[in-house]
Amino acid sequence: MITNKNCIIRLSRYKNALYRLQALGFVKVFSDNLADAVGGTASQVRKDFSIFGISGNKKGGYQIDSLLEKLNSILGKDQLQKVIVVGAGHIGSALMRYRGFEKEGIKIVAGFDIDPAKINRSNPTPVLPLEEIKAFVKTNNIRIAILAVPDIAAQQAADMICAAGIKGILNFAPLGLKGAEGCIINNVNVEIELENLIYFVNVTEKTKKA
Amino acid sequence: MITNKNCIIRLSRYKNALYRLQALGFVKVFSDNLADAVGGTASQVRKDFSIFGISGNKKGGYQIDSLLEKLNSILGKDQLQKVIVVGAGHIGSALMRYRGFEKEGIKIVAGFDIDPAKINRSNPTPVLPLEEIKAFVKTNNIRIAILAVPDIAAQQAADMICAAGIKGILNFAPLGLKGAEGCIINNVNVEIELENLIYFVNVTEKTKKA
DNA sequence: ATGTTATTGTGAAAAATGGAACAATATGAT
DNA sequence: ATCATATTGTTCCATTTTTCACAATAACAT
Ligand SMILES: NC(=O)c1ccc[n+]([C@@H]2O[C@H](COP(=O)([O-])OP(=O)(O)OC[C@H]3O[C@@H](n4cnc5c(N)ncnc54)[C@H](O)[C@@H]3O)[C@@H](O)[C@H]2O)c1
Ligand SMILES: NC(=O)c1ccc[n+]([C@@H]2O[C@H](COP(=O)([O-])OP(=O)(O)OC[C@H]3O[C@@H](n4cnc5c(N)ncnc54)[C@H](O)[C@@H]3O)[C@@H](O)[C@H]2O)c1
Repeated sequence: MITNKNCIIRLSRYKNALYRLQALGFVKVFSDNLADAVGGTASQVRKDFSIFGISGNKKGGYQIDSLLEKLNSILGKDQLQKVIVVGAGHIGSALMRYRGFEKEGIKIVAGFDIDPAKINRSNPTPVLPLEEIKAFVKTNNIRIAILAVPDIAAQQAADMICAAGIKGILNFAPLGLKGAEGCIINNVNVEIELENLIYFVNVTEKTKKA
Repeated sequence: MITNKNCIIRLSRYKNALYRLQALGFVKVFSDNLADAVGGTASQVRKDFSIFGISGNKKGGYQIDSLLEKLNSILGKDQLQKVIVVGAGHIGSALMRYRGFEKEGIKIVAGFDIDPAKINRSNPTPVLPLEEIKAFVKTNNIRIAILAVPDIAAQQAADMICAAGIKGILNFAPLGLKGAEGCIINNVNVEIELENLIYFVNVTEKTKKA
């Protein structure tokens, strides 16, 4: 089984680049075009494809549409992915209003919040009370949740979400959460990303001076 | 030079865990405490420290306050980091209102937008017209920018930011940008993070069934 | 038809990363 | 004072990831 997160991220990048190339009228692509597009090497593109049994044509490169089909299938994009948001505050509601997920076949179908003032059943994306989450997840067969509650509530909310049957959490709170057995947690940690960027800017600055 | 992004991210995690431990009244810590706290191995904690010449005491572990000092210095947290936001839309203004950066010594000092309607000089964090960005960056010695403009404008905005003298960009647009020489670009790509999560949820589900 | 060329697919080499093991040693117990 | 113990720092080893290199071969040119 493939456990290499970076490899899967590269597949997503290839897919995105392919859509752009397709929009530009291209119908086939070579490994080094893709490498350029995503900032990698041609070898790695071919190796990545080879891992998943994707093959192209000697001297002919890859047919973009069939390649996209295969990547989309690997990435689970052959069906609409329904996602919920837990915590309808600043970040949560920005995400619920964001239209960019649609083109990716991802749909935020509801938000949940502990604060009665945030409840709104008539929104395009309704915001529902926490108590309904378990039933909603079951009825609508939801597997993925975005967690956007205050830091202090994050672990507790994660436990609750896991108990409701969610299988994957994208966590925006800047702390590590323990997921229940069988629930995967990925983190989007803007603080750490900034810190990281600052570090690398600092070191390149220092080494340039030296 | 250290080029391992994961290693630096771990340093950030150690630092965050140390603050939590400190708040709980601990004054020293062992490598395996930290390993537990961030979900790694004790070996790796010690190795990470060793890379940066951080040493503890045989049988005595590490003094939390001095350890924090060293980590903070490595991570550039011994001085306030001033950051600007380019694109004061949904994400951009959520970030500008977000108070979580302060405790990390990161301050968003201004936003910039192309839309005159977004300009507001009397905000706690002012939003200024694009034309002023170059002068602002120079005067205030800004090195880091968060990029939150629409996808279509992202590359152009990145070029402009680089030209203005910015050294590091945290890009929220879901596409790869080419940075000018001497400007580092890191990406926060929520779509790809979700896709990734969906992939891993799918494969673990499949392998469990088999 | 034949030869030339461009590009893939992959096996082998290299580099990077992570983990285990253990000698060195400071601390605390007897 | 001596010993036992716990923990670091670092070396060595295993694994993972990336890159290299090239044989295989499909497309194209002559
Ligand atoms: N706002 C940002 O720009 C930003 C940036 C980076 C990280 N974050 C992180 O994202 C998280 C959310 O930040 P925010 O600014 O949106 O906060 P917020 O306070 O605006 O929103 C949090 C929402 O969660 C709800 N909530 C609280 N406890 C809950 C629970 N147990 N279950 C369900 N809902 C609950 C609150 O009612 C509120 O609506 C925080 O962890 C924050 O650190 C935010
Ligand atoms: N909103 C979300 O939840 C979300 C989630 C993931 C990714 N993103 C990405 O973040 C980026 C911003 O999204 P958003 O929802 O905040 O968009 P938005 O349309 O709300 O805001 C974009 C802002 O950028 C300004 N702008 C446009 N061109 C500019 C330029 N050249 N220079 C400076 N400012 C300019 C616009 O005036 C607007 O205020 C997009 O790339 C989007 O794909 C957003």
